[in-house]
Amino acid sequence: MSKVSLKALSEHLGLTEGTVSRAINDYPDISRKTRERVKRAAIELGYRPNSNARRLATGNAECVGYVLPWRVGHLSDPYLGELLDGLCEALSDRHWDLTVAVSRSEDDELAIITRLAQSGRVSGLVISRTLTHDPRVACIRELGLPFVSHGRTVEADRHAWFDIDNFGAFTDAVRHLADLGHVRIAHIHGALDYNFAALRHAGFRSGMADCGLDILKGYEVESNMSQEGGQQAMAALLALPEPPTAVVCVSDMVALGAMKAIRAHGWRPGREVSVIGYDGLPIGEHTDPPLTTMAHQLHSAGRKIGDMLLAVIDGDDPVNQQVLWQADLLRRETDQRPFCT
Amino acid sequence: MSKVSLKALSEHLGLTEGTVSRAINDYPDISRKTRERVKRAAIELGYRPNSNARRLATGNAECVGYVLPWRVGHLSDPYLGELLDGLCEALSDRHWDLTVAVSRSEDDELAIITRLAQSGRVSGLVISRTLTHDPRVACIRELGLPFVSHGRTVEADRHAWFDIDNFGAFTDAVRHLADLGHVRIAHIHGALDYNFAALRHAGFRSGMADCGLDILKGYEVESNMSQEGGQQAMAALLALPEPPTAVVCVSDMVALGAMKAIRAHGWRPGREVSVIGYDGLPIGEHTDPPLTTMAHQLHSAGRKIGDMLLAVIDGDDPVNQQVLWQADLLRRETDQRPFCT
DNA sequence: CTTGCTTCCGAAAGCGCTTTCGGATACGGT
DNA sequence: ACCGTATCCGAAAGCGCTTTCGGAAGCAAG
Repeated sequence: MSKVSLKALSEHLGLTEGTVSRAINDYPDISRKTRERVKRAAIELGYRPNSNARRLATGNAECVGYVLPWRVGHLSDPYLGELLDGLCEALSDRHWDLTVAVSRSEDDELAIITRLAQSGRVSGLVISRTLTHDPRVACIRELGLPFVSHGRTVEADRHAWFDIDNFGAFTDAVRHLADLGHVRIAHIHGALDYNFAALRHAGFRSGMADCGLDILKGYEVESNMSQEGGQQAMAALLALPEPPTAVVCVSDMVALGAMKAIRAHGWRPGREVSVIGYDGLPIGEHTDPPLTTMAHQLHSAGRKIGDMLLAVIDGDDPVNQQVLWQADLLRRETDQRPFCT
Repeated sequence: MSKVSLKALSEHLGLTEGTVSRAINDYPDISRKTRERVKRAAIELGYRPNSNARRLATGNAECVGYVLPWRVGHLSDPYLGELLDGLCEALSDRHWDLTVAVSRSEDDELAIITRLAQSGRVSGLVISRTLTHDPRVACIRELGLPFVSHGRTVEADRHAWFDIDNFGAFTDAVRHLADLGHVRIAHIHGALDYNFAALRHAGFRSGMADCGLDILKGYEVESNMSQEGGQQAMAALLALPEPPTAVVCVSDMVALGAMKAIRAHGWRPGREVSVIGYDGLPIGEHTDPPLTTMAHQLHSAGRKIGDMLLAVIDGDDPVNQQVLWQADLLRRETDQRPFCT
């Protein structure tokens, strides 16, 4: 493509390749004058350093990888775009690349990570949807690769991570419901090996205890992270002899499913059953009625994660790169006082 | 990372680096015996060729780029994940990478594309959401880079593209509505510089004409590709002295917004106003009522696009790589006979 | 035993950049 | 005039792989 190599440029300038290279990379041993001359010529001739050559010479991939979480229910939700956007934004400051990969299974995922690392294609990694005991972190650490996990793990004190205060978000949600007067509050949770699901679940329980509320039998039901899951879980809740008057859901998508089940039951979300989701997806704004949710900033999260990863790659101690953000209650219309029949 | 280089491996085997390299890459001038011996040793020692060195030597980036469309309303919809998944699937067969980039403006997008190409970081590109007159295709062609566009352009006969038959989908939608008995059919369309929006719009008009239906004044309204847009557009339609009894929307997201406006109006989608969307997003299955839509396979599309791009990179004439798939009517519940007051 | 082919591998020259090292020039101070 | 010290650039050795070329065996045919 680019026909202007370092060689061409240096010949044009009557300098050595080495000198030109150092000029462009701001080495201090190049005089101000020639540095400027070189840079001017570089943009004039449209010189673009060959990334692969550069990467080989420096041993720096100038690229980070993002391996998509592979479990069901992730691809269709609007999760991804915002996060990627934020990540790219952080990387683009340095003109680094982001390569994404998808895996089909856990083993596949580890294999992909290993290959990416060992072939020198990435100099850092971010992983999402961590499990409490996540085999990926051991794998990546063993590879000696910088990484930050989007979500904590059981060994969170030893690596870089970004997370939302899932626990706090769900105690807040419960408290809000309790303040509204709800007593029979249920929880639709995700698979508990997911760290975020476990924390939200724990937050729910803690919130109930704090408010002096009992968790009734059958009021905790598991769902996969999809609308179908939420719908089925809610159906189970509604089939109880004494259905809840409020339900907090592990995610907005699950909450949407729950709302559907409520309507199918002939009830209305926010009337017979209040619903609180989690994520703050824009889609929830346009449901009927609009979904109350615990919102967090996905785009900013991506940006932050990118910056953190770059810091770790630059040699910062991963332990310094651990940030916990809060989710905020976004009241729309599915949180109401208990309905009096 | 990987401490086993070609050098180490070759020394271990008592062969030259060149020989080992050729053995691994299946050159015919290596005896079956040594080839197998080499390969066995390679996996035993855990040899991983350094990608950057390889890319430099071959001049092949073994990587394709996907530059996210940057206009509003794209990041929050579930569009992305499926497509990326399909793309990665196609690439992973060869262990190629996918790098994604986002841009902030049209100029930025061209700059990113140029940089990606000229620095040798990608050996092919896919672009989405083409405009009818899309500056990107001129740019990429000038760079001499293989690419396939997800969506046609005015010069579609000269490059590789993948597209859904937008025109046909919308004539079908209109015909379906007409068959149900609708006469006052409106269209919420996207910005018409988008090729897909223009084609859907043309398909709408053609369908109306075919069915002998007139397009009433104010029955074509533009919206941006978001729920807000759809909501506003539908509000405008409902404010008409004689509102439509059916509306076809440029996308599911827009349709969701339209449905919200209909409910806000005190009406019910599928009763006073039938609604047909486009995309077949899973989310539409769980709205109230579930959204009828023209569905297409996003994941398969990604896979196909990836395969096509690889073919072009392999030297196939781009003109051979042009495929048009159909969208299918997916009846859920927002398409009904006209409501009799 | 020569000639003429194959078959298979070693040697070496890159790919386009970075980075260390050393030396040439210029400058100030004595 | 001499030495020490900056300042700036050239030279060259890589980075880890690929690929062309040529030649040493080995074998069949004459």
